[in-house]
Amino acid sequence: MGRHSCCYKQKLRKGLWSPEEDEKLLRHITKYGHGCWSSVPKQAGLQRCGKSCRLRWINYLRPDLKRGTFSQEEENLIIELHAVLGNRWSQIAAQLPGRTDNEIKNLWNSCLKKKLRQRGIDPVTHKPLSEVEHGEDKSQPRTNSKDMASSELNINTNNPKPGTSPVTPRGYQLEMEGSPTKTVNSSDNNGNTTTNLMASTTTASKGFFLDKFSTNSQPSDLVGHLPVHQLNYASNARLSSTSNPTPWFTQTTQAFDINSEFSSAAMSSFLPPLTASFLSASMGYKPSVADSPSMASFTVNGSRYWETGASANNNSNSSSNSTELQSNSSFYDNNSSSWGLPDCSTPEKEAPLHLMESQAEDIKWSEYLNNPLLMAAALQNQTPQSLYNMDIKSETHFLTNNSSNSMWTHNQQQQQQEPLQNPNMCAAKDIHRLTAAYGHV
DNA sequence: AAGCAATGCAACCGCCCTGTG
DNA sequence: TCACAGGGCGGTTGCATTGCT
Repeated sequence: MGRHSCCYKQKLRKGLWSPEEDEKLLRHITKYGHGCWSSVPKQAGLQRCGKSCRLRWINYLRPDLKRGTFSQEEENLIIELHAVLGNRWSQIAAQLPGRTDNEIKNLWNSCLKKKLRQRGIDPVTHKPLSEVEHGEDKSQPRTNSKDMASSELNINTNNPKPGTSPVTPRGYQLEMEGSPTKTVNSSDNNGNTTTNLMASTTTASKGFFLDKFSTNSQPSDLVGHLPVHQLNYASNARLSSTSNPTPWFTQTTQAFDINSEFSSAAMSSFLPPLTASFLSASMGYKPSVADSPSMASFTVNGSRYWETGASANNNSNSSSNSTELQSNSSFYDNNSSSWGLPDCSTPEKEAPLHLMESQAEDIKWSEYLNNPLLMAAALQNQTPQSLYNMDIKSETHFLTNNSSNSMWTHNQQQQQQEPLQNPNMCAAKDIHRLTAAYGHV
């Protein structure tokens, strides 16, 4: 346990990646996929450990990354998800397509925590600071990430009776197979009523909840209050790779460019149900009158949150369909699971051509400047100016203008079988699915 | 302009989980 | 069943940049 064997090897480079290294890694993964990461450095000619390559790919080189600052909607979503999930950054990142857990983690630590404190909200408990300062929350130090996550999940700390389960997030009522449950309503100091899950054992319910919240459970697992599937419409790679292995290029869903399709416009079109209003409806948030008439607010355990814009009420596409919900879930699970080969022994397998095409768009513009090879590749498709624009303009651009280059198709065969539809339509379709799914709540 | 502090972010570290032999 | 290796995650670190004095 602990450090990987590769990390003990000497002569491995550490620190910042050079453009040359980036290019090597990019070329290799584009051509062969990553396969097993430990073999990537060797095959790619890099003096790095596999973990370092993986990290570099996931956090920087991966083509479906969204660049730029976080939108207000994204920030709100992160705050809301953090209230539910705690520091489980990967799961939070799964709800923000194109964003990495590292990015979100950094944003949280550097920015969002301060913002919450400025609003008088404790970023750890998401309760009012005054309540936390005078309350008992300080007596529960967080020891590690697991405990942290679980303590975060224990949203309503006013009822932490020994032997009872952690409170379900936002008072969800869960039903556990083989573990009788009942719900207990309780009120916090602000009169907000939450529904607590009473389970036979603490550990069982905790584990149960964590599992339910992080895996692809069937709709019937939940008694209609916790839209796990919806929260997990993007994948948790770890879970996907284990509980639902995703073969390389075997996804059956349509191509979907996260970077472009989950643009700010797209986000605003389908995320609202997941933000305050969505959570309010499905997760027990209690809307309250905002101090500012231009802002919608919601209350979590007495903490008031604000969201900007009028995005909260646009959930008109509520043609519910539970089967759509399932397919939707698997769609996202599959979609972002892996860009590599499952088997590192077959590096000869060629990656789809459009991987090469699209990769150029997602590389930082500065890298083009620094890298003649990338520049040359990019120029085959786009002018530098257009590339630059794509990087800095509102990503809504992709929704309307980009029909080929931004596609990162996982399933080439699928494309051939299902000819492609306009990828924008694919995105619209899936966004519609999501909207419908949320509307179902 | 120089020095310092604050901030942001990329990368590393250490641990846990899972699959495999 | 156990040990091991690899993948993944969250926490932390360190460097580069930015802002202020």
